[in-house]
Amino acid sequence: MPVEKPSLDLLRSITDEHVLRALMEHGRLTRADIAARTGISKPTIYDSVRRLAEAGVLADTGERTTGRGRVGFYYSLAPDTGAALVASISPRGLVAEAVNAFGELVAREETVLGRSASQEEVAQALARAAGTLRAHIPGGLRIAVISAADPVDRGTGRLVQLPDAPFLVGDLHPVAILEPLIAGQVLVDNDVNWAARAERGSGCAVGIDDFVYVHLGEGLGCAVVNDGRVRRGHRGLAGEIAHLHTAGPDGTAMPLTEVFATLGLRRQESTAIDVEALRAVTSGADEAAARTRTILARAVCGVLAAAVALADPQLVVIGGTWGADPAMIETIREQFARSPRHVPIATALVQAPELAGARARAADELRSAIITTARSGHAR
Amino acid sequence: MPVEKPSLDLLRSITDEHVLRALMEHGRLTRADIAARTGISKPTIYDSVRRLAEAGVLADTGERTTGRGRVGFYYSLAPDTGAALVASISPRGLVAEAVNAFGELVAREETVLGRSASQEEVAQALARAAGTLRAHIPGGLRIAVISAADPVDRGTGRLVQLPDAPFLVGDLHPVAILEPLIAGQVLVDNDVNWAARAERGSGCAVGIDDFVYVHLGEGLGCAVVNDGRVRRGHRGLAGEIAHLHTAGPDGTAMPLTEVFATLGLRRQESTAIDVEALRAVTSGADEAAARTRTILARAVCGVLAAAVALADPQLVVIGGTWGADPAMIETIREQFARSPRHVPIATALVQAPELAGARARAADELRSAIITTARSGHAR
DNA sequence: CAGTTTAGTCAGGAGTCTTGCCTAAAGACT
DNA sequence: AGTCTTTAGGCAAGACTCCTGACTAAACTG
Repeated sequence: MPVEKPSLDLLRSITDEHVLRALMEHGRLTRADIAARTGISKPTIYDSVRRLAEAGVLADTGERTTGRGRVGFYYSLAPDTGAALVASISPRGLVAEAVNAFGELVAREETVLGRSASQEEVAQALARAAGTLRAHIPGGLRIAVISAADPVDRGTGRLVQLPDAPFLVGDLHPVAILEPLIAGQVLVDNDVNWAARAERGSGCAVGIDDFVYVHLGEGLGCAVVNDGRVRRGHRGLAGEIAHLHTAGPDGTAMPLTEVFATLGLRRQESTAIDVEALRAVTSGADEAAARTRTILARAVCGVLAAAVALADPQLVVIGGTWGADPAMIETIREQFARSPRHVPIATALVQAPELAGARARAADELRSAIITTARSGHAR
Repeated sequence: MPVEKPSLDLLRSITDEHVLRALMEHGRLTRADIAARTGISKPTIYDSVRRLAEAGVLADTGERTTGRGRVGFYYSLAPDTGAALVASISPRGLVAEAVNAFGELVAREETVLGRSASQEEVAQALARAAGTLRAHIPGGLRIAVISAADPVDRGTGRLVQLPDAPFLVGDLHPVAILEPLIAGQVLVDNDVNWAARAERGSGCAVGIDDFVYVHLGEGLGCAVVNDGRVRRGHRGLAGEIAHLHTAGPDGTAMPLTEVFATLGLRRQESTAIDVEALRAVTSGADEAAARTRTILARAVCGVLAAAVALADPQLVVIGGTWGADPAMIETIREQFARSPRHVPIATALVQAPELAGARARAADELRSAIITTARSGHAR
């Protein structure tokens, strides 16, 4: 049965949920405001607020209304409601943030990690950052949302290396690392997936339910958004396109990652793309650069064609250090326009999209956690 | 706000929903049974059943319990609750069925249509079948679920022809045709999508949330199931793989449908595959047949590799007149095993899967319709 | 034929939401 | 300065829903 059993308890918890959601959306409100906003009667809100305040979930902020009429008491979420940890792990380093239920940045910690940093060092940096943030936040860190620049196993949250694909961060198990520091859930996903969510939330794909986000940077990735959500697949490896067969420089089929190898654009001793080298050979107006751009654009279009056939997106978004380059995007557009089933191509807009996406989700999960706690909390 | 406003009405409608769901699942039950099954108290169920019976949604079946104890009254959905139309439209003809809220087949109508049948004839056959079934069903046809052997536009429900892809049924707009005959929703989807849902419901993919169903018959299609649901994409054209680039007979890349053209396996004056010819050249133990099987299997594997990269399925299901052939499946398995990211391949199990899938959905939608009506019905 | 079992039914009570009204207190108006 | 208006807070009564617990009716059991 998908629907809960009818009971007066259920009714009351629905009321409480409405009150909490109203406060999460608007920061501080008087009880009369909440009643007007939710459409629930004043006495009911009055009771609910009293319940939640007694349970310690809400608190009188001490502020009072000014203006005509009787003075109103402002209420808001209790200051010790805690925060969510948001972290992005990439070869550029570790960024850790604490976000509250309003989605506001409460604290931030940055750690630069060399490209040669060991897994051990990355793990320690993450644990240290989480510990530092936790100490700063009244209610502690209740949940965590992690973005990693590598494929993430959906079941375990562990970073996984796929054969021959770029592996930028290395073997890491954020769930295990954070387990002693975070009371609740630890959510891990690929940076490209977070970026896609960010573009859908406040970038170039707002309100678009079906699109594909292609990340072309040091790594190669793709997020498939279908019916408004990123679809991760069974193991969480949906969109790992490095091995997808596409058109190579001479027109024969080869895996996408091999195209870069053939062109000598992969970093030494690694399967990561050498972005500086790539930029060097593709920028400029000379014919050689244009030819290289075309070769790369054709390879990318092979991926786009497959994505269109299998996912039928309304839009293709391209991001990443070299993918979002105007000349590159333009070449991809030209090539893609020749495909019998092409769709518009947009450039990713959001700054630090992997963090933006993870932040939004963190606030969301934190809100759910607060509501769940409130529900079970005053059941006693 | 996703959650409904708290009110005593809401509570009551939840109770009614529980009662209805229990009866939909079990056909006939006494009020005491319903109470035990739902966990709701006897007096509450007693009230709810009275309400729903007065509204005409439920009825005393006239049957009584036998055995120890006081005689119980069996209740069930009212006999005039109506049915759902389920129809499958393919070059083989039209099958129309009426299904009740228990998922039982109530009536069936078959119309053979020649391959050369005009759209006009198909449309008339559909309207006639719907009319005939409607006259037989006490409560009429409340909703319709249609399976079509062509791509379906998700927004309009209209069949669409993609350039160069097989177009088996032809331009048809089932929603418009059925509009005067069906009070409620008319749901149209591709036969491959329905088949995938059927395999997930009661076939080889039970309980599997992420898989890909590849249909290899006269047409070429693919359904992508992600997080437990078929993902149709923006226009409903997700999985239209005829134009996906894959390996051709000589190893160069070409669209999947071209592979068949190259091998002379497409029907005259059409882009549909000539299944008889295909079977003729691929069956048998001789080396030529084995070679052709291998060529086709490689082409299919190109599609599978793309699907794995983009959708990360747990399983690949292969169905269709020639795809599900044991020798063919075996060859595909062998070829696919060479891919660095292969997944298990299963053979489709369900008979007439497009109908089975549509039937299940029809029963589901009919149930929802009944619950919605009951909710708004006695609000008066 | 008394005892057991079971569905149906009733009464009372607890809890939730709503309407309507009153009160308090601040600003606006005369 | 005094009265009016506006607005949040607070209270009482009433309608309604669900539940517990007990009772009744009617069948089978031994």
